[in-house]
Amino acid sequence: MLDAAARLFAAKGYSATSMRDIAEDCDMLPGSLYYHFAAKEDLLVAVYQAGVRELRDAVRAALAHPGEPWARLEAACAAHLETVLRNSDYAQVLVRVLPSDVPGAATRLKALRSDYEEQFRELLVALPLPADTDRRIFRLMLLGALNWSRFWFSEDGAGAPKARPRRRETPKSLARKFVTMLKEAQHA
Amino acid sequence: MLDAAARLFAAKGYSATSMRDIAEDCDMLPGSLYYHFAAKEDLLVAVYQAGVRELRDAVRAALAHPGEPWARLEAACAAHLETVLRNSDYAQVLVRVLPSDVPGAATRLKALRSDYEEQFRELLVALPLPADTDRRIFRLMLLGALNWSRFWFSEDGAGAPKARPRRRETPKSLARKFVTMLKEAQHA
DNA sequence: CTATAAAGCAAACAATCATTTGTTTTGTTC
DNA sequence: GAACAAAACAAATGATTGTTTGCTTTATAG
Repeated sequence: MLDAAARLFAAKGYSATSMRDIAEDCDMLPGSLYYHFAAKEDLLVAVYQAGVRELRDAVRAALAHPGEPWARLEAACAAHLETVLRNSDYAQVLVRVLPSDVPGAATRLKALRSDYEEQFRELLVALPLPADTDRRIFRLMLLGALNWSRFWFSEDGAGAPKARPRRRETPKSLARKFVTMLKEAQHA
Repeated sequence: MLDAAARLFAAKGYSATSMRDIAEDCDMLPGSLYYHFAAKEDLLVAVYQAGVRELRDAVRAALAHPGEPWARLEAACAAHLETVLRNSDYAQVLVRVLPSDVPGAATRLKALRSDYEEQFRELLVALPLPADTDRRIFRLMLLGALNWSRFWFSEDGAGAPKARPRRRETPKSLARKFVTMLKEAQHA
């Protein structure tokens, strides 16, 4: 049931997804959902929570082994992308529906979000950046690039059939490119 | 009337904005809107079109004077951010509502979008990047960071009152930081 | 003043929305 | 197998959705 909600929220967004859609997707009647959740908003919060957990766990696992700061950052990005782009409808909801989409739950959603991003904040203080680098902007830039990738990334090259075949991009290769582009700034 | 639609689409998203909301915002009745637009989707397309035009013109103006490639890129980013973050509800719609939100108009919206991004594509070929740099990913990363900034950027520091006062960020200063973080990669 | 078209009003349409209520089924425990 | 709670059904609630229709106002020309 949470699975269905996550799938639909991720695919169509919050307000475009009706309780009927969700109910149909898990072979239930609309009213039955209200036994488990008091309101549509609460359903979303539950999905959000699961998404944060999946994302946090994935990144945490990627950071289990110590290593050079830049390599750790790249591993974290790879885990983030892997989860958002391939594995989890829940994580996609985090990217697709914004706190401001659901005024009634905005506060709760924002808290969950920033809870996750804390992990990146810690990752960045360990990074040997030039003294005048604004780490906050650095983080927001990277997370923006990561999150926005959801809107153009497509696993298989199943686009226009005539398009020149492009090197198949994976979450991992993408993370490497992203981090590389930012990394060498410190060698200047 | 387009103004009202743009404002509401930008603030609440596509499906959360009703034709009644728009009508009320411009002191008209819901039905009256249909004299000008056959459907809600067409209204959105019109707003999208205006958004692309504003954004394209702003960037084009910023690129009027020749200059060093990196400086030009920064100027383009500054113009983009200035438009999205400060000036235009229309441009905000481009960031806020995605083609996939409106299946019936997705194709048209995508075309408009990629029309705009063409400008950045040209800007990037002029950039003296290392030979092995993937310019497409570079572009997508930068645009992702730019677009996502809409979700955390706030002009005035009107957030939590107790928060440590942060240096007031402007679209221009933000563009400089973004580009700087990417620029020095080539000096490695 | 009159013809003509553009623009907006007034009122409804069926469909769909989130949600509520009372009842029935299902599964568990004694 | 009786008692009991969890879970789902069946059916309806009033509100809101995008859209249509016919009529009236407003502005533009001749």
